[in-house]
Amino acid sequence: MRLSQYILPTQKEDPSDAQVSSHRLMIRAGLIRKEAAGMYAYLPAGLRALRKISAIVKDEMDKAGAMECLMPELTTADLWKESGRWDSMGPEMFRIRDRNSMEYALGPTHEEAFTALVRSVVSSYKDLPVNVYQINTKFRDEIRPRFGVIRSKEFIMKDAYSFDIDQGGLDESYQKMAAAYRAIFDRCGLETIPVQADSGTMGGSASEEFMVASEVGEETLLLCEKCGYRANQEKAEFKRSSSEFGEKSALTEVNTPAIKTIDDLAEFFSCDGKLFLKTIVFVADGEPVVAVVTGDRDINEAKLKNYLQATDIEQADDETVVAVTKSSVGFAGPVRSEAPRIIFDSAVANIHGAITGANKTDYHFTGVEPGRDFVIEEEADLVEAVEGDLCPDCGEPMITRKGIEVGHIFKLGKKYTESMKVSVLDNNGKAVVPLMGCYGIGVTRTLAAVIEQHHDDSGLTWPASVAPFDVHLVGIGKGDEEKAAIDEVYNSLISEGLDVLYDDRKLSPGVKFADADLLGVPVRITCGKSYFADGELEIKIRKTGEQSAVKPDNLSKKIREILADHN
RNA sequence: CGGGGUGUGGCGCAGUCCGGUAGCGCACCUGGUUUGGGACCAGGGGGUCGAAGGUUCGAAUCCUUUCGCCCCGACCA
Repeated sequence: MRLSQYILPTQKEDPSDAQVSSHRLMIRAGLIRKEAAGMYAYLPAGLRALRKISAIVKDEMDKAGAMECLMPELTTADLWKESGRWDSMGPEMFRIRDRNSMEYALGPTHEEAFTALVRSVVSSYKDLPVNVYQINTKFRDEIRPRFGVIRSKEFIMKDAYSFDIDQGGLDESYQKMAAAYRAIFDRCGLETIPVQADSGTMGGSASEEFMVASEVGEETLLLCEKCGYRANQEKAEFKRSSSEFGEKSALTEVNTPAIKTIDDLAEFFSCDGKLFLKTIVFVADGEPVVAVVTGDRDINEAKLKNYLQATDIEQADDETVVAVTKSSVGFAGPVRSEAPRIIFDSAVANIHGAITGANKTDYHFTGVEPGRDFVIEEEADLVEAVEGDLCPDCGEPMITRKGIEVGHIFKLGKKYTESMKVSVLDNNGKAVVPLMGCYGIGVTRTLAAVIEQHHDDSGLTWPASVAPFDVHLVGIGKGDEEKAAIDEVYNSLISEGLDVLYDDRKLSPGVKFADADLLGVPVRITCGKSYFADGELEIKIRKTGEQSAVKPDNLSKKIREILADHN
């Protein structure tokens, strides 16, 4: 491509509304433009990089035996009603009506659509296993789109769905995808950390997330450097201490006017937050539930939700809190509680002389004793693991990292095949419900993640595998003759089958170099005075800054070597 | 949705408190001189200040309403 005829609107200054580096650089390098919050247009260079990623994804999926399809973006309400998700998906799903008032959703994910497709084409165990996928746009009415293309209302996802006759088959399909994902991210030049994850609203059993370590990651990961345990904070378990703490004493009611938060209470009683019993009211599937944890910990709602096997959980509003605790917000506690159901974190049983709300406005109890002052009927792991907590496998202290989730694989089991009545005949002629797995990669997000991992102060430093071009040819020539000579170099590179971006603009060299650095194509060839004097081209590796002189004869060979090295 | 911030040529910003009819840098156009790390000179085009309403002789500036966008929290690839 000749840059003089290409749309590559580079910007010298950072856009004011972009915070994270990938977003800033994608705008500055002219890869994307923002249309509205969470909606981006891909310009030619950005689309090239995106297509490179899609091609890698497709290649590895195909190699793993998956079959590419293309599903409609518009999905009928009936489809979602079959699985029950028309109601459970909530406002995240974009819903629209046609002129006849028929209801549709813009596909936020395609379990239902693919399940229905497979249902219509398989009838025997001989037809299984199948793994079908697409690379297509997803629509999600995100609560808060942010970080550019990392979290947007519309994004491109590769979603695959496997169907197997039995658990062994599902395990195999799942392992194939796990291996394919490792290969995909590796080829994209991404270092990912696979972690155990909560399976969330997708349902199902095993689940693994592929995270890209990044400061701007929205996920917190707990990692054990000793044994390799890795989990998303939502899922992360940790070795609970069985040692008891605090000192037994008599139950006493203390006036604590308007002192509600753990911090304020710790100051008021001048003691450790750990000695408090934090009591929070939730509403799970419409029913109020009270959770009690020690004051030094945060409740992990995902764990609570899983324990309750609830489909929806949220903190109760003030009215509900008042109704449940018979006091104003901030004075809830397990002692003499009238709450219908109380779940205790497993650390609560070890506490002595705890302090907790008295279910009476402006009063707390001290000297609270589990067993004596309240009964623990339901106990579970309810709290969030934090840095320094002990690894559940080996007991070493764990560390935390921030990560961007680029891929997620699940074993769904029969969740959809059962609700949508898929059945095939097994080798005994008996109808069985196939087991399903689902496997997603955020393609546009992967692009942003690649940039998060590959940039420096001057701009992008693409891995060759996803770079929009192989070579950035900077021409610095004066008269027509020199320009014609540079054109020749350009043509010869193209004839070698290389993707070349040729900067033929009438601009000063500094501008061209700065743009080349910003766009970050792996190899830069400068054709200027040394070429006209000695017939030598300058070749520079963007990532390392390494520079050398080459004769035109060896040029394409040299370029291919560099590209192979910088994947 | 709650909290915080912001909206002025394509981009980045000043002006707003103390109303007087819009400015700077970059980009763009023309001519000329330049050409290996964001050149220089001269000339030039482009905005009614997010939107609506109000106060006033007069509003980017004051008041009211409203919308967009960004950041922090609950959702997710």
